Amino acid sequence: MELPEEEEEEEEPDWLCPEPGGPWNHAAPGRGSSTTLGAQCHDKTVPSGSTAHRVIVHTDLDCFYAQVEMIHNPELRDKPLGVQQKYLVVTCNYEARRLGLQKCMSVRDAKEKCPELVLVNGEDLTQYREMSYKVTELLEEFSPLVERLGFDENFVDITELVEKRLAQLQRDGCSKVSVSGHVYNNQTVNLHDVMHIRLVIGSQIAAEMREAMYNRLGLTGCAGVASNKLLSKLVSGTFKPNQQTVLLPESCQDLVGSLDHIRKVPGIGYKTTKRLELLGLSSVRDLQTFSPVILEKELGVSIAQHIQKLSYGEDDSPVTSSGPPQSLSDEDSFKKCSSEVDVKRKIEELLANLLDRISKDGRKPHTIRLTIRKFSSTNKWFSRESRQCPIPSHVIQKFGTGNYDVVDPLVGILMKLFRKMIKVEMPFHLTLLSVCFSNLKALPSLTKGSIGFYLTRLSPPSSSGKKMEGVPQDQVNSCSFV
DNA sequence: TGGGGTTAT
DNA sequence: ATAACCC
Repeated sequence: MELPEEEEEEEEPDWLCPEPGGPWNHAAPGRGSSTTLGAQCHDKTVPSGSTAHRVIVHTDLDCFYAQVEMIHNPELRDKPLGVQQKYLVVTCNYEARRLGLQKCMSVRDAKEKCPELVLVNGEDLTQYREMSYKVTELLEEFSPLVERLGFDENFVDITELVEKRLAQLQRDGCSKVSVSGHVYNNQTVNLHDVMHIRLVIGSQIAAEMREAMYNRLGLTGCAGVASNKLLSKLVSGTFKPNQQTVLLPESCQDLVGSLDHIRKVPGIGYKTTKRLELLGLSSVRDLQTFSPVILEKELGVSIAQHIQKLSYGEDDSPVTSSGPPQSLSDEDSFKKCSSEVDVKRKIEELLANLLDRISKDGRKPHTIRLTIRKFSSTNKWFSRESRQCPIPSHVIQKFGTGNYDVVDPLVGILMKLFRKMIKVEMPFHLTLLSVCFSNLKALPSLTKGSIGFYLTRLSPPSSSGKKMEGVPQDQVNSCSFV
């Protein structure tokens, strides 16, 4: 395996702060830094904590599922490894990529390209999910503002941490500051530019994050540092396995211009790409220079303005802490499911897994949803239908307690939801079932304003192993200190 | 094209 | 409830 350290140590030796007292005081007079198109950081006095001059890190683990599998079974490390879900290889390690494999190849194509490919089944996401949350918890030690994107990516707003270190550097009378990792476009750092200095400090923090991820979790990955989420995400991919890159504002246009198609802009998905192509737009420049008025008429004001800003690299969306998940779901796809008993069996399986997860989560779901996918050869590509309903309160209360009071009523509810979508007396053919718990609420005792909330934070319920038999855990929590 | 997630309408 | 987006 590769070294934990960066493979490249190409920092230039000479970032010395010129003046003691620092050139980067807020009072710094008009620095002649060139204004770049679409720059976020205009030179106005800006209330602190506002959207201007933020420093954002985007982290992106290398082939995450494959890494987790290799940690659990080190024998796999030096072999080409793919993670399989149904007949798809959803990700693979770099050994396998060297032999030509890509993400989301069919098992057939993958085996053809690479007969020695070792495949592990990755349909059960449990270990990936657990490792994923360890990563975001680690990042939360740097700043509480961590936003998850899928299982393997995170945004971290480190603006305040950077400001602290900046202040410390100034107190220290200005030692040297050098960039960690790559600078996009090989752009030269301007020590008289405050934003440059902030981003350089951001690059050091990003390096510390990656170090911590490797030392404590054994995971390698990329990071990108920039002044907003869009840019940090785009720049993190510029040097691919296990490296990091910082974007300085002057190279922003080069970055978005380097995308070969509007589809590559995060936030412009399949559907809007198709609509934009009908307007004759395909490059990022096309979108930048297109008439805003016509675009608004075509896509609606909100989407039009949003994606046109994206095309300039502008993104004022905040990093919002993800916290615990908003929903828990479990799904399974298959070739065919066409009888009601079959549906019931699948639903029971999905539900059992979900109940296991929700009891570990500790919160209680107030809404349940069933989703299906019907087979159809002339499919409008991936259409799903769903029905949801509130969970009756007498069922909700039985949740933390040994699960099986709850499964029968829930299966009943789910089958009713199923019959709302499928006329069971007619033939049907499903290719997917999914059960989702949402509207998750904390235990009554831990809800803000309740007595247990305050008692609990004085002294959290010691989960020291033994549980009180027959006593619902939420009651244990609310009663144990009274 | 898996097995998840989120937000906006 | 669906439709869009993300991985």
